Amino acid sequence: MAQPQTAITPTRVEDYPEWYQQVVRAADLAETSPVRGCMVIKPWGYALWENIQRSLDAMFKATGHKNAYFPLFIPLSFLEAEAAHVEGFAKECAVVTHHRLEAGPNGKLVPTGKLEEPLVVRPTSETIIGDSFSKWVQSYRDLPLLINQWANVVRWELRTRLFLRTAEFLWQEGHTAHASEAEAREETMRMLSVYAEFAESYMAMPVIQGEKTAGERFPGAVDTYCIEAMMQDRKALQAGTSHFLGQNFAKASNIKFQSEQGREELAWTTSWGVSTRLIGALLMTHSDDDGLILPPRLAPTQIVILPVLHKEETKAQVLEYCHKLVAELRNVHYHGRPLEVELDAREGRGGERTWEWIKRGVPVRVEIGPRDIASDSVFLARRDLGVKEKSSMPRQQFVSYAARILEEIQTKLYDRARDFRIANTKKIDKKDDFYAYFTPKNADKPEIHGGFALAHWNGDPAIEAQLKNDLNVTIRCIPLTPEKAGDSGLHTGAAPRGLDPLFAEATPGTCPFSGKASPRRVGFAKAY
RNA sequence: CGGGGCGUAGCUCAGCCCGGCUAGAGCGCCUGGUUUGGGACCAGGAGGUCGCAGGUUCGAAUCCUGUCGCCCCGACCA
Repeated sequence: MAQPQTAITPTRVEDYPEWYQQVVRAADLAETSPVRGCMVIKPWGYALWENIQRSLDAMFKATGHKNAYFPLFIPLSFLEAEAAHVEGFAKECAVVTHHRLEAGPNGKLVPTGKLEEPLVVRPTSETIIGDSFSKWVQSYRDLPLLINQWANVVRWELRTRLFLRTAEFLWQEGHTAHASEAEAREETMRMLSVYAEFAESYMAMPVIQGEKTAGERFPGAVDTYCIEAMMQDRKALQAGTSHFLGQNFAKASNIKFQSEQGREELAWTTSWGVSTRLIGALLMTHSDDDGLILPPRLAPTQIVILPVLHKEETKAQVLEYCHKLVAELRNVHYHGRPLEVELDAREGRGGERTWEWIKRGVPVRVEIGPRDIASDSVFLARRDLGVKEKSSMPRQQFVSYAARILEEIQTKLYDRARDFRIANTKKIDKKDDFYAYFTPKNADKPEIHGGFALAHWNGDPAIEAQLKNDLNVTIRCIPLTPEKAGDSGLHTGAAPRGLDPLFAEATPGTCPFSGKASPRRVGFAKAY
């Protein structure tokens, strides 16, 4: 069989969306299910999600939040309570109307037992959690109330893509209630910065923190903030959101408290979430034409040991050496945890076994055969380097350097993604230039084009609508300035991070679309 | 929801226009053997209500009608 140039066909350049699907499959992350629009998350993909969960959960706890769990079903009347909220979600709700099945004709089952009030499968939980909050909060002494839940939600999507948009997905939703507007706003920004910190330090994915325009706001929110990342096709992907909900949901759910002065007041609430979409973001940030590339801090397996077991007479010796190495490595700590090491001793699979791990994105592969044992060394391959760039290293040295090598990969992935974003971000001052930037040269089969554009905008929603219509380009966010940005108070970073000064700059100018005055540049891009 | 396409082995598909032996290929899977510092080779084998229902016909994967499902492109969205 002719060996293909790359493990994944087509390549990113040839057909990006198809490449994405192939990587999901080749890395064994997930597959489609018999239920339209829903996915089966396979063990490798779910292990990745568990790592994301564990890291984020620790950050939520460190910022004072507690986990709880609320019902999957939301009474229709709850959802109706907030006008903008209903309107935003009404078109994509799964509704439960019956509670029993009976044998019908032809051996089929038919639903019976109609419910008095239909139940909506949660698309998000503001209203049902608000109902609990209204009972839990009576005094200013009960505030702030800082709750998070890990859950699944359903949004009945018509066009779906694994991880990026599915009818059911896994996520976390934080819900908090506060005594003052200032405190709720501070919480909103803090959690946005927690997301930014997680994206950059764990996912090695640089993000822009910013505020959404009115048109892109969460239904029912006063202000919506987001982190936006650039994928390798130069499109933007919203990776997390944090909402300042004002008193809208407190009003709808009747969350009231008695203040220090004895007055009855409405609470101020926030909500914030990230989902399994992060896995899609991770994939499209780092992966190459040989498959997935995982940042070491989130990789379910950080180092895989691949013994060379071809000769019967050396087999036992090789395996013993490998088991010893695994034990040694598991005593090493990386980023506060023992190394995740896997020994793949499957036989007779030739290079295919190696390629399987390449496609799954394991950061470090170690190959060990009789020759290496003779020199007490290991043969090392890094996923961030070329397939052929392998090198030998004394075993002792490898064991003591292992954590350092992983951190080097972690940093390199971040730097590479950041450099890519910088290279594909452009300040644009003329309408023609803007249109040219976002127009592919080949209209029939559009090539990867565009990127992020920083352009002035006078704040008129009609311009947003026009650009969306003409180019399918939207304002991804109004980037935060250092004064506005929150502080997670957590310092987990692998490298200096923070607001990109290019985006954070907020000097006035002229809107190229209207000719009117603009307070500052905003970030435009095509988006997922 | 509008436009287009496709349902044949676990997967990717050929066969259909022009109806005709027991429905095929590649990959994957199982067994045995040969290999082995890198996606190996040979031999044998298992596996299919041709999406479903009806019709035309001596005979349907193939033609007709209906139906269900999926994919792609638009509109909408984390």
